[in-house]
Amino acid sequence: MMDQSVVCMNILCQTELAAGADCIKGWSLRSGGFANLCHNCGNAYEQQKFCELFHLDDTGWRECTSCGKRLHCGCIASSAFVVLLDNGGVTCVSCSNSPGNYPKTREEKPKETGITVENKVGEARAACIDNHVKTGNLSKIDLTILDGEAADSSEKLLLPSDNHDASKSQTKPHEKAACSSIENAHKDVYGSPVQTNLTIGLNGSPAKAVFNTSNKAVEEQEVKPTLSYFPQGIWSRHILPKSIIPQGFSNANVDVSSQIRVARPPVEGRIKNQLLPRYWPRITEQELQQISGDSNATIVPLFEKVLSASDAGRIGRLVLPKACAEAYFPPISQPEGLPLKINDVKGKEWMFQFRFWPNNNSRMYVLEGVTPCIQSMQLQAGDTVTFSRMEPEGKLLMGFRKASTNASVQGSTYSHLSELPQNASWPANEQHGIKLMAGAFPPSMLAPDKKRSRNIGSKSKRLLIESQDSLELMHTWEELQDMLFPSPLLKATIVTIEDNDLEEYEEPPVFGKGSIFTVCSSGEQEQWAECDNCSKWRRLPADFLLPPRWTCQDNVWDQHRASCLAPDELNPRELENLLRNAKVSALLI
DNA sequence: GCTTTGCATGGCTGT
DNA sequence: CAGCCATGCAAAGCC
Repeated sequence: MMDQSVVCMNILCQTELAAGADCIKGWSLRSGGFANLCHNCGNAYEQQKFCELFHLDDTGWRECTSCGKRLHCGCIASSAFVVLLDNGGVTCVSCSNSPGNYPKTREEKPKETGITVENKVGEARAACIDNHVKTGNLSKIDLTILDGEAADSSEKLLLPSDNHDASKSQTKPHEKAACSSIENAHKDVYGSPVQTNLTIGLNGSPAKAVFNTSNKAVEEQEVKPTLSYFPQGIWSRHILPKSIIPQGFSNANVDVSSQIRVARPPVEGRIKNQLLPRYWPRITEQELQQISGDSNATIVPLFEKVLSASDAGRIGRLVLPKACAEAYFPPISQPEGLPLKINDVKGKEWMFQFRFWPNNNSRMYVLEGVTPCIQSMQLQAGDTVTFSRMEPEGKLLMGFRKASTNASVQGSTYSHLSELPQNASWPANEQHGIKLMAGAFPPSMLAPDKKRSRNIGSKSKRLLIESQDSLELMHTWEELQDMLFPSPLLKATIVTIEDNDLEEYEEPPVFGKGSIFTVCSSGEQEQWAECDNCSKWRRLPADFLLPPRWTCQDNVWDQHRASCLAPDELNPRELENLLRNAKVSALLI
């Protein structure tokens, strides 16, 4: 039985607790063996053991072996994103994320068998834990660190083991099973990074698409885009220097080292259920900068959620997606949960109660007490709240995006991926600066003003978009299929499959520029395209396939209008008719 | 009587 | 079909 005052290992809890006494939440502190369980967050801890194992000083602090920043034992013991080195050192995530700054220790050289990080692009990266833990103690501690659910099912087995043998630990069979499952989960998550990283995107690696000669994609052999998404929030970006990454996606290739130990709690639910795309953070670089302010902090976008009516209602409970809650918030074993400090973009600190309800042998996670925050942000159903984490402090940040912002269109630049169906794994076009035109994208995206969103009937209160928009979006997706075509810069390899000549390309398809087709008085079909420089509309042959970017200089069919200085062929009224007709046509389709 | 809390239900979505 | 999650509802608490 311990009698010294200790601090809960959870960085977001860190309640100071005395063995045998009640913690500040009024829950009695359970004591057993050499460890205690914080009933705030459910984390098992034992200060002395942690201090020994991680060479913490008496106050439970330790310096990052890379940058010298002070790391609290809570960081090391919980999901606070500290990388453990084979040589016994620890480093903060910001160091582990900084190319060239890792691995190294201040006092000693890293072991050859230690950690390697391959970082091809620099910002987004993933770390992977080697499931070979060399010491028994570390093995146990790692379980504490790694498994958020562990607090649920295997509190005792989380204890350091060297001062109490197996007989004393009284591990029950089901706990052993839990231990096994944890270890398996450990291997599943970190031993096989492919399983945990969803790779999406346009740039990059092995991509091969096959088209038939009419440029319609008839078969997709292997289109393996490489925008990366890390459900564990591992992908991060440094605000400074600024990078060009589209909303919600990293354009970085990510290589995963299998030789790094990361103090990050794997959660079985996260293994089984990848984070749904609708929760992928779509925060923009600008928003990230806004959040980070002038600080040199790294903002890790975690997830976001469109507020439901009940979320935004007066009841003050925000239902959290289970996978997100388990992946990014501190592990909780008691339904009471724990208080969670979250800062908003203005720097104001909010205290919510992060808890869960048992639900059909599962859990339903909620943030309670959100009403003041929701009201402060003037949010309502349909708006989006975003959750991020500031590194290296591990501070949680809460931002928001008004639905009106989501739906707005500035100019014709398609700069809001959030407009697209949330389950669509589509690359962010703005990465390439693509502008899409009236005929290519839904009229709703071109319309300057819109009614505010409402629920689509009673069946799907989850998607808060105009029913008209939903039709338009569907139409747009169909059109998008036709917009994909091989880059004009690439030469195709003709392959014959079952007497059909197919064009094979080594690169994935690109977006073609949208256009408007009209029929002139003579009955001849013609095409109108908007210049990407001057936004003037030019007449083109109907059979011309527009590249992603097209300007007046490319107008080889009309030398008089092959310059942006040339006046519009259409007067404002004709242009208005053209756009309106295009809108009507799109709706009819 | 109103609000808060905790649980249950069932629609919906992803596998 | 499993399970997430939006929401309804009853019980408890509070004014």
